[in-house]
Order: sequence, then C-alpha cells, then structure tokens
Amino acid sequence: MDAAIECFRRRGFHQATMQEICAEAAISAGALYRYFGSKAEIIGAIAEDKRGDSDVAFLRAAEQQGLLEALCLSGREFFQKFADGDGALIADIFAEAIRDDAVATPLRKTDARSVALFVKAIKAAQARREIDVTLDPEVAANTLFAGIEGIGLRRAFLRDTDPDAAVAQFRAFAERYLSPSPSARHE
Amino acid sequence: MDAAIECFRRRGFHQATMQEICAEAAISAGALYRYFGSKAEIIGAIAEDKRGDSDVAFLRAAEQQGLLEALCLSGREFFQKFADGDGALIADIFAEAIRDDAVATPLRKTDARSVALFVKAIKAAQARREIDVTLDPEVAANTLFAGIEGIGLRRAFLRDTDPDAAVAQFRAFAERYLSPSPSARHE
DNA sequence: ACCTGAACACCGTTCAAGT
DNA sequence: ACCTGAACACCGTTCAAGT
Repeated sequence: MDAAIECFRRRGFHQATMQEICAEAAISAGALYRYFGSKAEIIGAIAEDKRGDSDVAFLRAAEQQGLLEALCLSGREFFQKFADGDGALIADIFAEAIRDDAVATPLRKTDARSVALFVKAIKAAQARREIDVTLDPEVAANTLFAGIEGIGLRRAFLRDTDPDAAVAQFRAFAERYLSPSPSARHE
Repeated sequence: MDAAIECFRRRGFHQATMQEICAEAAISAGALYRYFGSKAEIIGAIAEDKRGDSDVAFLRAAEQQGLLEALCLSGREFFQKFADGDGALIADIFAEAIRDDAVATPLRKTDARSVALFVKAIKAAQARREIDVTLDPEVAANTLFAGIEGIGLRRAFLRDTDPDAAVAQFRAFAERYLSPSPSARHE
C-alpha cells in the first residue's frame, strides 16, 4: 500500500494527485482516506519508515572504522536520495513539517532516534580521544545533521548531486569540525 | 505589486491562492498573469530581490571585524527569517527550485553573487592568515552556506528558531571549520 | 493596448449508496 | 464493516468581451 511512494517520487508531493496514488495502489479514493486522513499524513508515514534500517550499520561502522567513516556512511545514504531525484520531495517534507505540526511531530520522533545514535557515537569517540572532548555531543550531532541536510539540499539546488563529491565536502567539514581546536587544547 | 509577498508570508506558497494575491494587490486575475507567467514565477521574483541589500554590510564587517563576525552577521539575517515564520516558504522555494529549472535559474544567479562575496572575504582572511590557507575558498564558501541553510531549516523543523542560539551554533561550526587544522599545519 | 471576471479543467476530500 | 465513485468546494489559468 505504501508503494504509493512511487507517485511522490515520480512527480513530487504537490504534483502527484490522489487519483494517481489510488490508481497505483489499485484502490478507490474513499478507501485511501480510510488509511490516511489526508495527503499530508501520507508524507508523514513515508518519511517515518524510511529511517531506521541503517541504524545498525551506522553503529557497527562507528565501532570498526571510527566516527568519521560512520558519519560519511550516513551522509552518502542521504546524498544518494538527491542523486535519485528525491531532492524536491525532501524539501517538500521539510516545508510541510515546518508548516504543519501534525506532520512534524511523528517525524521529530524518528529524527530524535537518529540524533541519539549520533550522540552515542560521538560520546564513544570522545572517550577514545578520537575527537575534541570539549564538544557538546548534543549540539555537535545536530550540527552534523544540519551539515548533511544543508549540503544535500544546496547541491541539488546547484544541480550537482554527485554523491562522491558531496561526501568529500561533508568529510572535510566533519573532520575539521570534530578535530580538537588549537585554542581549546590543554597540553 | 510585489507586496503580494505578504500572502506567501502569511500562508505559505502552496496555501496562498492567486485570488488572495489578486485581492491584496487590488488587481484582477487576468492582470496578474500579465506580470507573472505562473505562480512559480512569483517566488522566483520574490527570492531574487530579497538578496543584495546586505552585501555592502557584509564586506564592511569582513574588513572591520574579521571573516567570522561577517559570516555570523549573514547567518543572523537568515535565521531571523525563520524566527519571523518564513521557514516553510524558504523550504518551498528550495523544493520548487530543485524541481523546476525555470525557478532555479534566476535564483542561482543571485546565489552565485552571494557565494562570490563569501569567496572574496575568505581569500582576504587567508591572506591575513586569519584562517586556514589550505582551504579551497569556493568549497569553503559553499559549505558555510550549506551550514547556515541546514541549521536554519533544521531548527525550524525542531521548533527552536531563536536567532541567538542559531548564531551560536553556526559560530562554533564556522570557527572550527575555518581554523587551521592541526594535521595540515606546516611549521 | 490593457484589464475584467466568468468559465475551464482539475484538484483534495466527502458521503450517500452499495456489497 | 468496508469500499465505491459521483459530487462538492475550490484551485490555477485562460480568453472572449469590454474599456
């Protein structure tokens, strides 16, 4: 049923019509409204279950290859969506979530889980003295997330969605952001 | 005439109707389409002339207070829009620009001008040895932009649009990103 | 030449009627 | 109980008719 993702993917949230989604799902309009209260509710449901699969992979990478590589893995996954043409849809989701609390609330829950994962990995890396110990893990996790999202959106806007280039840009940012700043070092 | 910005501001791009805009501008539907070919063309026009006023202020700040303070000034200006409730509109513009070349092309032109300004200020700061000289100015300018945009959107999504907190987050990011990285220093 | 506004094609959503 | 699909209210856009 959620395979009506296909319609948003093909035409974007505002361009796709409920009738197209009904046709794709082989269902009537009335039946669709039995499962989802509105069009906005559908993006909520989509964005919600798109996360999570990669959580285990992230934590394993953080342990085995270090925080930076794990972050780049997450980044690549996100940047790939833009290369696949989902950029406008992602921006639509942002817009809808900023505008509508009913959309934002469920998304914030899954977002918080991802942030918590970042925080956990950051603390572990600090314990290993792999990165700057003076960074606030919560703020750092959010800034890294903002960096990934900003880079992805911006490159889509500039029509250069090559994931390799995007990861390289993010890697340089994360590396510099996380490394002990000269002014803060104590030895 | 462009005071129909008001409608987008109040209700967002997709929620505002052409009839509302016509009423606000005291004009008929036919007349509106004489000036703008479509609804999408209107955001293009809006976003286009929203830039530019602050270019002079940025360059002056960069000279007198250093690159970091000038960046924070730009950041604050952008974050203020989210605090004013324009966050969803900004995300809409992103979505529309990613989806539609006709919207993106004029926006990329004004964007390029702002990036060029950042690049210029970055080069000057490198000449002063104020920041890391090994940074590519073009990439750095884009990454800083992505950081501002990402932080703004993300904080709007998380319903915490306080400009002071946003600037503080961005300042820490920019400071660490720009400072000479230990591994790259030569002395 | 320029503007008007009724009309058009189409959208998201609903709800009486069927099974 | 659940689904259908015509109908509703409303959208962005157009274009014959006016000035």
